[in-house]
Amino acid sequence: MEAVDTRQEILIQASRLFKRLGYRATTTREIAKAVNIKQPSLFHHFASKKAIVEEIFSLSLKEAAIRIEEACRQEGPASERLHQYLVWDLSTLHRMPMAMSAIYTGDALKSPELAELADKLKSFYRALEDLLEQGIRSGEFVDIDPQLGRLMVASITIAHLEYSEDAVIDDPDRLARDGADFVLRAFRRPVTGTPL
Amino acid sequence: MEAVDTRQEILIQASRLFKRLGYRATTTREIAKAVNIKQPSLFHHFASKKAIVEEIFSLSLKEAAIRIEEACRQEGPASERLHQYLVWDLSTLHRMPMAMSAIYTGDALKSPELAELADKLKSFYRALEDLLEQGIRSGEFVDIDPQLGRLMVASITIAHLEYSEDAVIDDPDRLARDGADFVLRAFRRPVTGTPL
DNA sequence: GTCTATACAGCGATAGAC
DNA sequence: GTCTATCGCTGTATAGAC
Repeated sequence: MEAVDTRQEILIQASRLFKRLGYRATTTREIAKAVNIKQPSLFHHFASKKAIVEEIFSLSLKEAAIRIEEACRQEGPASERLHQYLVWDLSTLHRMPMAMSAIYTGDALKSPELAELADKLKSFYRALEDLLEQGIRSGEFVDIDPQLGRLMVASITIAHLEYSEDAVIDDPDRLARDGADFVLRAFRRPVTGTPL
Repeated sequence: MEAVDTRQEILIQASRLFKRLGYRATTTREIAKAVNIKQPSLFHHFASKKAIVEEIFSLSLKEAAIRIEEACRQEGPASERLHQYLVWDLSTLHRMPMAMSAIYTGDALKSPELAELADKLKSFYRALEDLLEQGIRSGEFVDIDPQLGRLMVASITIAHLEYSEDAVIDDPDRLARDGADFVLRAFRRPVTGTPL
């Protein structure tokens, strides 16, 4: 098969390798081989290996950062806003051709040279913690450290991504709804009279 | 401060670097620097970089593999057996001096040279999926693909580990119980008459 | 836009003195 | 048990032909 768009193909193959091996451990030779070109040809499309991971990151987080901050500012129950956001986030990510979990799961964001990306993710996480705190204060959610809660949401999201990247998904919207339901069940304070 | 046991200190510092940078990306020079010795001195304590990660892995999984298989074979509700296992697992991991999340989170297990370790983890995961399936069949748990469920449990466990590795924990047992409760809420089928 | 050839920095691991 | 010195290899990136 012929790659109609070498640049796009580089992003797809690189993301899969970053997911499997980590960012620093993935070599430009391996990326080039997966794209079916020679290693120096990569540098015609991207200035550096770093530029590749920066573009993947931007694709996955740019719109998500706007949406999570909207969810923070809106009215209504925090649980519904969180659920709505998660459904959008998961169904969007399920449809992307790159292995998006590579960004959040791997070593890329911890590398000193990519500190700028890590800062952007941190402000995304701050908004998520804010939303969780709203739900805790209103009594909708169990009493949990928002920082731990944020780690939970992020890790469950990534687990869902990994699942959809490896399996064949016939209904990404249904999978997204199931994932959002799973998170909400875990966070919602049980309504029964008996505690625990 | 003097390292009373250089070998132990190598394991601790290496695990933290593996967590931050990934296995393949962490250099023996970085490990040595963190331990306050020179790089070639590492090879007096371990035959290779690979031998270091193998020992960390073994410490974290050897007993866990036995316990999860016991949990599979025991009698009683699957939800209680899963809860009991998770409390033991989390409280044990919270007390370990190494950054155990490094093993499950990073690139180490995907490296071809460490395929043997990956196989051991896979059989651990199979037991976990088995336990989840028992709970699904008995109606205790929501109807979820056991493979996805296993990914969820693993990722929530890792999120807990990451939290405890970065924060100061005064009550590891309480944190472990809260973590196990979180997982069980997510999996347990809601008992109320109204669905969702 | 892709190739061959190559520069040069950094890697894991070894040798041998102390 | 730790050191200095160094080997052989592999990494990113560049130069220049086609």
